[in-house]
Amino acid sequence: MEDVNLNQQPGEAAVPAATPIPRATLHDEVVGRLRDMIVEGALEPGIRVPERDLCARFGVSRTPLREALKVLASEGLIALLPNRGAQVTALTTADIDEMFPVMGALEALAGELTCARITDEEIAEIRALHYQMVLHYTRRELPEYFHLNQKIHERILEIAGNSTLTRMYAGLAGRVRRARYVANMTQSRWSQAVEEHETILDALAQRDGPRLAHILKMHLQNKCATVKESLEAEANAVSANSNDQI
Amino acid sequence: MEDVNLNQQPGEAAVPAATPIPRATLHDEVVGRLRDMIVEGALEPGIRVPERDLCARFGVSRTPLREALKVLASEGLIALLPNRGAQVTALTTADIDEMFPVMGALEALAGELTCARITDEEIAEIRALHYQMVLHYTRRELPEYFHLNQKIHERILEIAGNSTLTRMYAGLAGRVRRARYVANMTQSRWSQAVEEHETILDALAQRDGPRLAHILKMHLQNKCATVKESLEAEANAVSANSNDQI
DNA sequence: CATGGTCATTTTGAATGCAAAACAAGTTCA
DNA sequence: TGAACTTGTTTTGCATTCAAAATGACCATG
Repeated sequence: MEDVNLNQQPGEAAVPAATPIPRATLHDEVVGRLRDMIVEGALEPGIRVPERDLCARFGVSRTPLREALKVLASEGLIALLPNRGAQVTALTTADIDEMFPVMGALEALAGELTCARITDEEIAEIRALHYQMVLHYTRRELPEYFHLNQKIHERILEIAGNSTLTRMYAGLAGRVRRARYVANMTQSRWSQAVEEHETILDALAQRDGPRLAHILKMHLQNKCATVKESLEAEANAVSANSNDQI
Repeated sequence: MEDVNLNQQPGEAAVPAATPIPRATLHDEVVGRLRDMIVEGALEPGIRVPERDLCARFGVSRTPLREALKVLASEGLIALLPNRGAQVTALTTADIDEMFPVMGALEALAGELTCARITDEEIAEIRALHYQMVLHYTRRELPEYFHLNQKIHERILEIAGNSTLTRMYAGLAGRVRRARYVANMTQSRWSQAVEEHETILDALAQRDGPRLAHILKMHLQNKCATVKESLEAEANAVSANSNDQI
């Protein structure tokens, strides 16, 4: 595991503008990096990771690291067992069953708000994203498809213009992304998803808020089923001792 | 301001079971107490409160206090300005306009879920709470009314049986509570709220999920309007320099 | 009188140090 | 053999310490 010294300032100008600007404080930076590591699965759920190890990895002392752990715990990404350190929370199918309906309700609201505010230009923009996504679908390029898919949902949230809504949704989506990272879709699920996206675009273009809300809610329900199927398939394939967790 | 030493353990058994069990760790305890202080308005929004002061108040060192600040910041209750300390976030009418629709969407979902699961006994329980609340309404006992009102909403969330949903709702409700604390209702708003609660109870008893969802969404919209009215009235009454904040 | 600048003080951000709790390995005893 | 106890080590929770940034007072300059 490569060491990454956060308070590096040797090159200074050598840092390309592309790298996400190191946040003002160390603990903020650590929160971001740890969150990424967790989402990307670099840290196994349920396994104890001593603070010292993480400190060494990030090149910071325990103080900012511990602050970061507290924040991530309040977000639900990790669990803090008193006197026993932190561990990444395992995402069970029960958790998925809880989270997707909430995301569905949030996206439904976003759909309604967005229909009331969206401009013609924004509709055109989403249409472009949509057909780009469809292209990736016809080419069976799953990662690219996922990326565009996510971008469309993000854009709808964004246009809704409710930052509280966006923040809450992002919190859930971040946790779920870990599951969706490993998820594989069946062909029928995939084509179903694309069909639903057609109707999403249509409802958006017609600015039919209630219809879009309903479609999104259903769409999230289907996503939930897809993720769970894939999760269970994986669990069965891997072994019997794996306990529906990722 | 009275000092409250958190790591007290002189009496041990002397602590009555009524006091909320001191949490395992100091920082957890501090998070809880600070949150309460903020919600109850003991800390003015926008005013800088040095860490040392808070430490002295709680009788802890800066380490657990700072950890608590980070957590509350991630919840949105306070803002952390780098190198400039923390301050309670002011709740603007714009924030209220953002939060209530989200709470509405969450409660609507809770309503649907609850209708699908609620037992006869639980309906009876909520009915009891409801009529107790109505009693306080007829007696014009606002604080007691508020308490029962809140309890009914909490109970619906709880029966929905989705802990993620409950947690997200609680996060928003906590922030809004600060506003509702100071909010006064007009008579017409109050009677409207009670009427709406009648329909809530009715939809629950009939287990009509979609109807309950719709009612709750509307109910929250009206609550939003009520809070804003009261907030604006207050702002006008107090002075012109107050900037829609509490 | 206002504006800008220097320096002491305060306050924050992060590192280090210390005590208590958990852990692990060996040891005793049934 | 195996369960319970002991002891040394590790790890966590918190306090303290140190350095950098911000604040504020004072002074100089236009």
